[in-house]
Amino acid sequence: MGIETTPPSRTRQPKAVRESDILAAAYRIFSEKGYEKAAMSEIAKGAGVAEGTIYKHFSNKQDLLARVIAGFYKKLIDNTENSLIGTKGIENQLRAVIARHIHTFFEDIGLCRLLLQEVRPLNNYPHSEMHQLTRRYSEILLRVIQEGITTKEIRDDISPKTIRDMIFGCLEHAGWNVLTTNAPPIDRDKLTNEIITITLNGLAPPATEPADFDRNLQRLEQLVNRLENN
Amino acid sequence: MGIETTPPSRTRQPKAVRESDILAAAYRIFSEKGYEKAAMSEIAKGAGVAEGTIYKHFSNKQDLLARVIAGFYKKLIDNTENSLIGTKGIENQLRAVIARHIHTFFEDIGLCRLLLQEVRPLNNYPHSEMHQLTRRYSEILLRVIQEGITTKEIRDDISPKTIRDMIFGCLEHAGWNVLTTNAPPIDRDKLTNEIITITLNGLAPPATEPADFDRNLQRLEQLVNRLENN
Amino acid sequence: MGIETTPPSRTRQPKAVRESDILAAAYRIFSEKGYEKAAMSEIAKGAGVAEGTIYKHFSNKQDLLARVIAGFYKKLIDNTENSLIGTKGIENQLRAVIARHIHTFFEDIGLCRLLLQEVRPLNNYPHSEMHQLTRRYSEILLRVIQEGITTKEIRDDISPKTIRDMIFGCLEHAGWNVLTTNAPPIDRDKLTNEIITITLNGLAPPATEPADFDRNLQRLEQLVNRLENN
Amino acid sequence: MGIETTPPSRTRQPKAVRESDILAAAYRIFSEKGYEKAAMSEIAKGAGVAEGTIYKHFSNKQDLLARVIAGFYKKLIDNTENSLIGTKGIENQLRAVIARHIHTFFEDIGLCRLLLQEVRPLNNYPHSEMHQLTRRYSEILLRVIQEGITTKEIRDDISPKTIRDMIFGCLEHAGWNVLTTNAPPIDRDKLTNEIITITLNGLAPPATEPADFDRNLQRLEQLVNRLENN
DNA sequence: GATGAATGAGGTTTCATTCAT
DNA sequence: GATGAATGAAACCTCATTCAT
Repeated sequence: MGIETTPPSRTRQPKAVRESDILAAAYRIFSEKGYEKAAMSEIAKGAGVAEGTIYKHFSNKQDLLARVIAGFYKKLIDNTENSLIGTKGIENQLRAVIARHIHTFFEDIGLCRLLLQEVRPLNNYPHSEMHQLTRRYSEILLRVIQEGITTKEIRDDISPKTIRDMIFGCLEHAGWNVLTTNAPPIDRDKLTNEIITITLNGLAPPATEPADFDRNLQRLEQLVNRLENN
Repeated sequence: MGIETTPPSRTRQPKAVRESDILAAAYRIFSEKGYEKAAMSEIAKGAGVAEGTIYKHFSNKQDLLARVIAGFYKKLIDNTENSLIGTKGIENQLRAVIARHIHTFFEDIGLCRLLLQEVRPLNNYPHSEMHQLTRRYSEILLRVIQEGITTKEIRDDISPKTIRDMIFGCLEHAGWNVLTTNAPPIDRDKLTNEIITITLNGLAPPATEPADFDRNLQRLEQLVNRLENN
Repeated sequence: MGIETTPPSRTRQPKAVRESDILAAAYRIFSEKGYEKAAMSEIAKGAGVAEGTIYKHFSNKQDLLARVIAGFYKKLIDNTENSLIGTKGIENQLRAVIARHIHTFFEDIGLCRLLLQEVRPLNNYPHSEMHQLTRRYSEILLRVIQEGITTKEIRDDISPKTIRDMIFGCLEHAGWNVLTTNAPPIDRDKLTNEIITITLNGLAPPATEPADFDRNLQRLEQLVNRLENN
Repeated sequence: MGIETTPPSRTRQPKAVRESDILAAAYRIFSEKGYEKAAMSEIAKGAGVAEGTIYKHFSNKQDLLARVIAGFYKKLIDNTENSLIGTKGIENQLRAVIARHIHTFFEDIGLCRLLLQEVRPLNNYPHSEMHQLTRRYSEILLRVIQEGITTKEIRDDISPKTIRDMIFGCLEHAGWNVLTTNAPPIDRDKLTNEIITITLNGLAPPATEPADFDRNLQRLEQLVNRLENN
């Protein structure tokens, strides 16, 4: 264990390389252990770097955490926005956002835990960037919802924020269950469909199938017309 | 100099009293500071007890945390189950569970944070009791949902767990927003109503305009009347 | 080296004993190395105590230093004030203060260095006690001087503070020379006498040559004798 | 992105220029922070030079300190010796030395603190040059004093070193008071005069005016002569 | 049973110095 | 000659846990 791929000492790397080595190691250790239990010494070892070196690139442990998470968020935001390009219709758009979120969550479970555990409590701190990123991500879904309201695909008597909380909250919760129980891995497509169904149609059983109802109604209308024309 | 007139009390309390003093102090300190930053010494002082005494009652810090949370969960479960006694109909039952959850969350914000931060990550550990309690709480809502399916108040093509995740997840997410941003305090009734509306009816605007249906129905009635008059 | 007089571990000592052990070790290490270069770990080892134990008694390194120095000052003040009890006349009083100062300085050279190096620069800090002690010591000499002015033993056209600075300053400077050069050890009595002579009489050579005066007086006597014999 | 148009200057300066840049920065940082808390990196930045470059010119941190202080001493010695050129009479010479000392002290308070704090304790180290400079400065005053003894302006029964210690010591002490308390700034002329008065005339109130005594004595002599001539 | 003094490993961070570039 | 990235030892301090009293 602890294979040193590069000669261990005193190689001068370009700044970007070193930094991403450290970020990668920090990402891994933070994900595994959480913020408090992650030791800078371990991160250093993981990055194949002396402890002091970390402090040449990041001003302290919190800064390192912030940078790790910022990187994660940027990727998530980019991916989600890309998924939405050219996607039309509320259902397709929701599907895009949800699918991307699920994908990321299970790709980066550890980091998501970190986000929930450490970053939010940190929010008193110079969170300018952190907070902005959280908001930017959250606003992607809000925008989709608001557009849906404008196009009348979504009713307008529900606060968009509640809708957003419901979707993201469900995903988070479902994610946690997988994280913490040894439940069977999620069927991502099924989850996505169910969320969309609930969100758009609700749980009340389609009393009479609207389709049938409409067809019957049409037949009735035709009947009425024929009778009237008599 | 510095004569201590009484050797520092050493009152021997019944075991239960001591333990609940400690639990109360631990609950408070954990809530305020989080697990890692809460010091056993501070908890001891808060309980009016020597540091060593804690270890007579709890095997270590994690055990103390587990017991604190177990107490919280028990209260939550009891309260929720009581709220459901005599409550009929899916909507009323959902309302009861949601209202109780919101109430507890904002009563015990600190502890909820603890739950999200510390307990879930702990889950590798001897969580037998912890996990059982989580499940027991979660199953209350599951039972309500399943009963709704049985009574056909809820459609049967959606996994009850997704429904549960959606409701709890939404509440958690909304709660976090309050915790971490300085958003305005939640309007609890509004939130409850919106969740129930989305959950039961969905976001899609009611498919057929009742106005049309009514008009057609009126025409139908007039037609039948005319035929009968013939 | 490093004789452990008491069994090294886990003996429970009365609070005062432990504290004075630590103070003694701190006194020694601080004296030898100065504040910055003294390591808490070394002090701990010197006191036969774990590092953490120090922090049960002293809140941090600066506090420990302050307590060491306060102890030193208290002893110095007590001794000096005792030396003055029953001492009459400006010369005797100066001699008492100076002798006591010299004695202390050479008994506690290391600590005096500490005083000069570390405490004074620290003076921004919660120096309430430290500063009060410095002032209290300094005021002993000031009081002697002012009394001398009242009794007209000392001229009143010189600021008492300058006189004080001159005496203490000289002692400090002389002390430093011994500390830092390998000059021969000071003849304490000679130094005391010289300071008193300069202070009281100044350096200007006695204006009239006593020899001349005496000769003239003898001639006067002989003359008178001769006249009388006439 | 982030193209650096010019590789970071790397101007090759004549050796003397580089060195004096570094010395100037070191002088400033050392004065402000003291030896231990001054960081080589900060000095490097202050000098507009890479950290490594300092080590091309100075073998290590202590050497750099020594060179800074040597520069200061040289200036002080030169200035003081210049002040003495053409100055006649013990009082004027003392005044020159004292005034120059006071001036320097308050011009370079930070560095004087450094001297007292760091250099003297360093004395185990290769102090050859440092020590010689201290001695050379100190000997200026010693020479003035010895000349005063030769010209009988100063009594010969007091060790010149004690006199020197008294003068420099007083100045140091007075300086410290200003540094460490928030005493009002010193009236330099008054201080100078008081030191000279004490030093030359002492504190004993001028009992009988020697002038009167001498006049009386002369009258006596004239009387005796007249009698003898009879 | 209760105490709290004592432990000591481990945490983050700093910084003089080196050496590949 | 100059650079500055990299080092790694060492600093102060915290705190869960133990155990003599």
